[in-house]
Amino acid sequence: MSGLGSRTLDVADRRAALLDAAERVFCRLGHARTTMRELAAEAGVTRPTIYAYFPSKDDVFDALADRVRQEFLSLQEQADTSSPRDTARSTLTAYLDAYTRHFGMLTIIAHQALVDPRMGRLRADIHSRANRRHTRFIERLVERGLAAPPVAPALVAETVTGIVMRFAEDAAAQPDRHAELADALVALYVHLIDLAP
Amino acid sequence: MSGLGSRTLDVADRRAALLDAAERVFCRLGHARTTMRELAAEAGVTRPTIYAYFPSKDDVFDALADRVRQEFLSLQEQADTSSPRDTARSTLTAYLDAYTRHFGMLTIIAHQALVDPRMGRLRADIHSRANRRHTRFIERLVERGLAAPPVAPALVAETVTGIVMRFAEDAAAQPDRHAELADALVALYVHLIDLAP
Amino acid sequence: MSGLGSRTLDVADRRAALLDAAERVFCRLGHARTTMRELAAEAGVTRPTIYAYFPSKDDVFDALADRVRQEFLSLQEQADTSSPRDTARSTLTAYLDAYTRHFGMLTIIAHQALVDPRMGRLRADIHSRANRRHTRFIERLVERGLAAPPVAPALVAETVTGIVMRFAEDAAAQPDRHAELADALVALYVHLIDLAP
Amino acid sequence: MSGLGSRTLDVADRRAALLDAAERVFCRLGHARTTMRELAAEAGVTRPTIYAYFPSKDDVFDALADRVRQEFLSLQEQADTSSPRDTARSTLTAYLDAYTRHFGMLTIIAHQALVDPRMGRLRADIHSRANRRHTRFIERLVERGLAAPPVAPALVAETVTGIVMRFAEDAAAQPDRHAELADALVALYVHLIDLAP
DNA sequence: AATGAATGAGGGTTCATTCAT
DNA sequence: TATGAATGAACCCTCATTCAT
Repeated sequence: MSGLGSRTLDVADRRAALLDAAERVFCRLGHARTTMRELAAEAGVTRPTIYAYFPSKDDVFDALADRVRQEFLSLQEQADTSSPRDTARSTLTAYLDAYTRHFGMLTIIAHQALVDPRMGRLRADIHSRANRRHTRFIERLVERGLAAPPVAPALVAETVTGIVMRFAEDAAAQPDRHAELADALVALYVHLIDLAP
Repeated sequence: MSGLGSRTLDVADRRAALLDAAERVFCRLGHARTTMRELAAEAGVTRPTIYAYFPSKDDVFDALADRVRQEFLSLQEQADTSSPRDTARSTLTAYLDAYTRHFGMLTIIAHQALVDPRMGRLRADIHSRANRRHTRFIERLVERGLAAPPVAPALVAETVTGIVMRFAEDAAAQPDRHAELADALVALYVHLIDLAP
Repeated sequence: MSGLGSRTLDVADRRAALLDAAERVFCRLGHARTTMRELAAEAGVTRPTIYAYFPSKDDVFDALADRVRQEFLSLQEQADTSSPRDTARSTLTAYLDAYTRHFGMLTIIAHQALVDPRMGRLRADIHSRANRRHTRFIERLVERGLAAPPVAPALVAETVTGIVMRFAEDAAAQPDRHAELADALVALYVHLIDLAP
Repeated sequence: MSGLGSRTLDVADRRAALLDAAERVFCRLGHARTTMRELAAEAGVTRPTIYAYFPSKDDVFDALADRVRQEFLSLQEQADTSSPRDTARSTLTAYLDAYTRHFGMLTIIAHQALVDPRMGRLRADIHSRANRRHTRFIERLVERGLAAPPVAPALVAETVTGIVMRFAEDAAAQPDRHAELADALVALYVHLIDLAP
């Protein structure tokens, strides 16, 4: 009746709608407490219907995890077209957004990494990609004499990820502080790498 | 046969041994996949024996979580007796150690926080305590004109927690990098708050 | 294969069939020894199927108890349309039938009453309803000068219930004596209340 | 320390004290919910101690059931030394007392009879003994022309048992009505067998 | 004689998954 | 394609019972 919505949705759209519902449930209940029954209820379909789109519960989660991977992957693509300060701001804000939006999924992925090596690799992948992006950016600034980080750029990059994640936790819990946190993030970053004015 | 070890262990010690085994299993399998069967096997006892020490699986986990809380709580107690630099080093190293040692548990706690408000509060508690400790330390340095952080000390303190957690993840996976990471941690911190030499 | 019978049974019928099977098992094994496994086997289904119809074992028993309540409740409805003697005969026979048919359940309900106040209330309810019915009947006879019970009608009514229960025990064990016992029951009753011929 | 009481109790007394405690627990919790733990707690001993006196939980219950049997058996012994009316009164009162005092145990025995033939036999035994006693008494009265029951003495005897049990239920729940019920019991009995004045 | 500690067996319940329709 | 109904596997937990002391 209601279900995945009108009959005008094609297969891909229904799959996406199913995943949206699934992400809500997974983030509300965690990985283990999420049941196919709840997934179906949230999506407005019956349980077997889900199996028409995904072979198993784990495959639903994998698809969800893959959506997260794609999104973080896309963050890497953006070019550094403007001033160092502006690039830093837009990049950091983008990461803060992404981490905030997917805070729940990342928490679950971290937990599943304890038991599922694939999730461990996904986690490492997300981190190392962000790492590489930040590292390269800092290295280029250093080459041009515009920055002087206190330790190796790779390590600085890692700390940036750490700060972003920490702030994302706050931003996820208190959405109204998002702007403030983004500003602080940039200020800290600039200070940290000793970015020339 | 062996059980919880020799018969010389008293009740408190057996409880502790049980918790040690439990922490290993929880961190290896995650929260949901940890079964009482596995817990018992790791501790070298049979399942019902565990119930002689803990009323339920959840109580085992709660006790584990409480151990973590206690340990982080004790980090707050240490006084600042030496130079700012040495105090910073010892404090940060202590936190890095704690986060590294309990990395698995913290991951699980974060996941359980999605569904169990008590775990959410524990998580917030650990963070805010560390936060307060760092904040107070920085504020005192600022008062004495020894530091000039780029943003409010409270926000700096939060980033420190973020960095520590990020480094702890690496240190947990690669124990040999622990010293290197501790050094980098201090350097970054000193640089971040603009600590006077 | 067979399951609850043919696929033509609708949900209500299957529920009823499940309850029939459950009553057989409960009366054969008593409350505690009745297992979901046995319940399922008797009904020709697997264990989880039962949970599709009832939330728990206790709910199965409650539903069973409720069926008993309904049946005893319906006994109260019958009007006194014929002669006192015939009314007495039909009423007593109906109660003897009901008590005989549900002898096992009543035994279990009495036992559960020790621990479950709801069963205690059910038991009292069944008794007091029968009590009221008998009491009213006798009182009307007394008013019309047709009966002269040796003690208060309410107490006589209680004894009638006692006799019926006692005879029901025999009738349950020896079905061939049912008619004989019904006759004796009426004779005793008539004698007891000194019913005018 | 406290346990079964002072050290002056000999084995038989301890056994009796254990049984007293056991009867309280069985009647409070029913047969299945009674655990050895609860039995031990009520008796003020530890679980294994019970096994020094009884081989198993079932043996505890059997011993309890046997005590009940003995008590009902002793009711049969009393001679009819006084007038029919007084004999009837004392006999019925004795049965009412016994049924009232052991109401819980009789309820449990009836329940266990569903699954344990020995309990079925015990129950039948108690009933048939009482039956025989009443039957013989009535038969003797009939022989002497002092009574004229409406049906066979054996059937009247059965109804007497039924009435007693029914009244015992009330007396167990409302001890203050005991005397009233005993009086009614005698009146009904006298009326029922048409006892000559 | 009595106990603290431990165990084997079994019960209720849940859940991902699969049919027949 | 979608569903109502059913299932096998597994989990948490409890309990009567037995050692070693």
